[in-house]
Amino acid sequence: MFDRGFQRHGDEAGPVISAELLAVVVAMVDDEPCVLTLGEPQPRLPAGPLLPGHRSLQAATRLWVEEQTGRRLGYLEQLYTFADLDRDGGSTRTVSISYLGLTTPNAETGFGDWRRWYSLLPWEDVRSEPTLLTERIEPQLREWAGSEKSLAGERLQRCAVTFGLDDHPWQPDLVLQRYELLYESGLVPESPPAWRQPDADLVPGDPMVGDHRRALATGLARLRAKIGYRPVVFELMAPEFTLGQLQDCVEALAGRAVHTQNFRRLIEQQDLVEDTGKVESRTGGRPARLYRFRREVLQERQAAGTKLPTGRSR
Amino acid sequence: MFDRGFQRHGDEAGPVISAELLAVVVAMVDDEPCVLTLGEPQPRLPAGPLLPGHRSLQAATRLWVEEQTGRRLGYLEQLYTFADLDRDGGSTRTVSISYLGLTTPNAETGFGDWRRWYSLLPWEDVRSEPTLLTERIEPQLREWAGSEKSLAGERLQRCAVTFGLDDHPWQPDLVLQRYELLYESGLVPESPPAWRQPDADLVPGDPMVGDHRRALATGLARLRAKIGYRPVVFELMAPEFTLGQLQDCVEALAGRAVHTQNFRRLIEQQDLVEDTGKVESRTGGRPARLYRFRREVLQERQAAGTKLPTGRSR
DNA sequence: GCACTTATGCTCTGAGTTAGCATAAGTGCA
DNA sequence: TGCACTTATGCTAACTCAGAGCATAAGTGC
Repeated sequence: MFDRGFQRHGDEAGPVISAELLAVVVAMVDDEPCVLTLGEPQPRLPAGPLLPGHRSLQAATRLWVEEQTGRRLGYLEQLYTFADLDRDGGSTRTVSISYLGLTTPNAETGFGDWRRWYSLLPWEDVRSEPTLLTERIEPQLREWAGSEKSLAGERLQRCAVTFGLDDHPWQPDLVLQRYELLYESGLVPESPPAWRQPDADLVPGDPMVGDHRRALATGLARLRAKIGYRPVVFELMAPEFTLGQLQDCVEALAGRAVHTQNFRRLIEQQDLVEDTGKVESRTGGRPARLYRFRREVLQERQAAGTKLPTGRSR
Repeated sequence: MFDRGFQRHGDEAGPVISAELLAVVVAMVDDEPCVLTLGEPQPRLPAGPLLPGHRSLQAATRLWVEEQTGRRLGYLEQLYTFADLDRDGGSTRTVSISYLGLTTPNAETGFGDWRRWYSLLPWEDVRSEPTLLTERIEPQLREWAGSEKSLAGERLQRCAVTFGLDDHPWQPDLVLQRYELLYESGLVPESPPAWRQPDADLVPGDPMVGDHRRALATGLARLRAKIGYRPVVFELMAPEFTLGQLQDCVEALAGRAVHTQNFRRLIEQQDLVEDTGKVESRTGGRPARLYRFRREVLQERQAAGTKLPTGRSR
């Protein structure tokens, strides 16, 4: 046991620590979910230290994102707070407080790059045949699981549950668990070299600075879970949209297809949207009605928001 | 706008800040949900600064709770991170990272007080007729809402949604929103004096140090939400229990009654528990079977855990 | 005019919930 | 001993909702 110093509550002035705000900012660009990143070749998330003048953690996050990318955020929610020991060897320690922000990309003024989620976490996209999963990841996970006899059963079950192997269903919101499993099994570049399998064929997907890809996974997980019970998708949509566009957005976020007719029914019966009377005819087929999000629902119900179907066929 | 100093990511050594861990530790004592508190007369939650030697935020929280209360925690999950400007006027700033812990109170060795949730947040208990709500809180909220003509509609709707007035349903997990509404309307002792209504009759419930009651509300909200989709109730139960005890626990947590037969069916059909073969006959009625939580389910399914009924009649 | 695409309406079916009815098996007391 | 009362447990009718499929509408491109 290390020395805890036997400090008690009261002497709140602890040792020197710095707090960093980290933003996972999401928008749909060309019908693909993207994250706002900075830097080449290793992308990183917008981030900055908490300064004495900042009014609140949330305000600080907004300011840093604005300063670094020129974009003003709308929706913003706290994700998670990390404090990794390994980050800096020195005596100061960094606590990272991560946030999830949702916007529309239309502001042409900003800088920073919109990177596609699925170029960063490719295995999360199962809208088409997930050959990446079945052909490259699954065999390697099984090998990793079996490589340690005493843990094999446990590991195998964990892989099966998180990646939907064998008879387990694919669960879209286990994004973080999947990333961590890949990390632990040495299949991503961020994994500690010691954990790497001897003949490992690293899983594709661009790594990010530090543990930013983990923060991204946390954000994606939260977003996928949340679209199921709160009307947050609309934060990513233009003011007016067709139900087809909305469905495309949900499918892109969830990384999975949904049954069109059921999707429409669910959206309509919940009074989440209202008809604008206009139609959009550039659809390539029958023109679609244009709808608008009924912002009032945010006040009307604190919960029981957007229920979204989980089925898979179109 | 204040001076942001135009620091960019990279110079991570921000200004002096201290990080504090705050623990909301819950256990069932005499069939009532309780929180572990310290100090008299104003109770506070166990807390302590993050020190350089701490391995992780979670480990630090465990250590502080152990040191201050002599109790070892089992289940522990992060709740939320706050940074209130008003806390200390000086140049250092405190970031509070709160955790929710679940235990059983059996260890007689510890110190600290188990305080009943509902002595701290009495309006949250609607198992019996909620006269506190209907007779004292509701009228005052309506008055507050009406006191500002231009905001009356909005405020009234907010009150109705969060407290289940008019035709809105009571939503057990809006604990935090209810506390914040009471805070903003000047009905709790913690409210800024300026917000207090001229003839306010403060709502009963023991206040705590600083914003600890807010952290408690956050914990209760999380717990209420989580028992609905993850098997966390069992962390609060003795190793063996009857379904009646389990139901009592759930009802006490949710602050609301559930339909007994449906509850039993739900628990059983999900394979969450296994029969021990023993019976408990001190029930005052027909003896009940003793069950044990099947810990394996924690591995078997990452989600789709304990579904609990939401109905209200017994 | 025809093939193709997307939009939209409607229905069948099965699963899961809510709410009761009914019975079992103890305890406490007249 | 028997009755009132309590808690435990089994079972089912009514209802709600999600999943899946059938069918039609109304555009575009050739």
